[in-house]
Amino acid sequence: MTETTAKAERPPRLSADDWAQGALDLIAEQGVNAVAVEPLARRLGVTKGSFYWHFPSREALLKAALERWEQMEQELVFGSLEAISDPRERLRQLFRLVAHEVKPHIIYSEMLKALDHPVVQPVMGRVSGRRLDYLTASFRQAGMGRTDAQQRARLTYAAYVGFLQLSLQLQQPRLHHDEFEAYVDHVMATLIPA
Amino acid sequence: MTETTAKAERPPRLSADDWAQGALDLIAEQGVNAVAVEPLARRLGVTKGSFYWHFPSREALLKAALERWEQMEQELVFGSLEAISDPRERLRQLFRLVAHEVKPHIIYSEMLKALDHPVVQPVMGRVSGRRLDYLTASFRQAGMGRTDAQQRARLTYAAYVGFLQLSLQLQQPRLHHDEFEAYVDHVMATLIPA
DNA sequence: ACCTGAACACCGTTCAAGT
DNA sequence: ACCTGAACACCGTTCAAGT
Repeated sequence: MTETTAKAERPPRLSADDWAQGALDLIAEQGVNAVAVEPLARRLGVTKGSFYWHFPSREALLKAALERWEQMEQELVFGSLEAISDPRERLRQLFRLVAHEVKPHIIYSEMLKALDHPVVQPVMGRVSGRRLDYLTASFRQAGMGRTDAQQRARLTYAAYVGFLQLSLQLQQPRLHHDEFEAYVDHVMATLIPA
Repeated sequence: MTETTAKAERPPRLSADDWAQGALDLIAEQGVNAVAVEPLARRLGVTKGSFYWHFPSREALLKAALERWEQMEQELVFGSLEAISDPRERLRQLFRLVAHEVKPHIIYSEMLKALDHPVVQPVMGRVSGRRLDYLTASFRQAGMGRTDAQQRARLTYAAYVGFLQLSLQLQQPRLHHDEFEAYVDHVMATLIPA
């Protein structure tokens, strides 16, 4: 009677995806280095030995988790900005979106803090490369020459990454709301071509 | 006969400074996370047990090593730029110096990659805070208003940190010499007031 | 004053055995 | 197909004992 064809009261058996999502949750909460097999197993209610049925190593788990994130983040960029046709307006909208959405930056910030890890680096390289290309194309469409657009894209993306880094470094004197808005305006005025 | 008052043929006994310098060397060579008590002890030719006579923990060793670096790096900034009186010329010189000196960025880059570590964060906060203040003062002296100077300093330092980050992330398509020079020119033209 | 050597805890990894 | 439990290696930490 405990066994029906309907999948109802199975014991909590886990899939590789469950482990990957658990790792991603841990990254968002406590950073990349908090992803450890034994604590994660405890959290999921199994013993650490069972982990090795799903993944060959901790590195492989991290890789799966980060690639899961990479896919999600790529879908986000697709949907949100393609609607705006005017290139300079699209850039302004991009700056505002980046400035005011918090959640998408959490995992990215955690990865910034853990760039030491060999699994993190290539994922970041791919994501940042794509974003740089998108920025370069946008500056071109806004009327800049090829070289100028490339350099401006690099400077702009460096400003973005650097701002996140500074926020991580100087946790005390974080900008207050009005100062932050003024800073975003300053950045837009300085970096978006007239 | 083996014991003279002259300090000649002692066995290689170590001081706390020796351990701190060894840790700093390891950071420059292999990153913050490579600082481990047992490997460092092997490298220094002693057993790991002896480490705990000098430091209470691995964290304390890291702290000592990073504060050693912080002091050195502060002396560097002092000496190199105070001679130039024209503020805009001093800014240009600062950009060029930062762009062309390699060594001082090595430890800084390793710390960027390990910002996850609680010992790294406050050191980075102090160093970056000082540099931000210096930049703000320079932009003020170059004629900008208080708020503008602060924001421009933040943007400029973010561009610096972000450029280092990008170099760490995209290790493949590093800029070639001429491209890099052109990029530095672009950054100076965009960020230094006319 | 500085070091050794043995001990313990914690986590990554392996694997035979269970369901 | 997924999990347990015991084992081993590696590193952080402690400490009694050596010089």
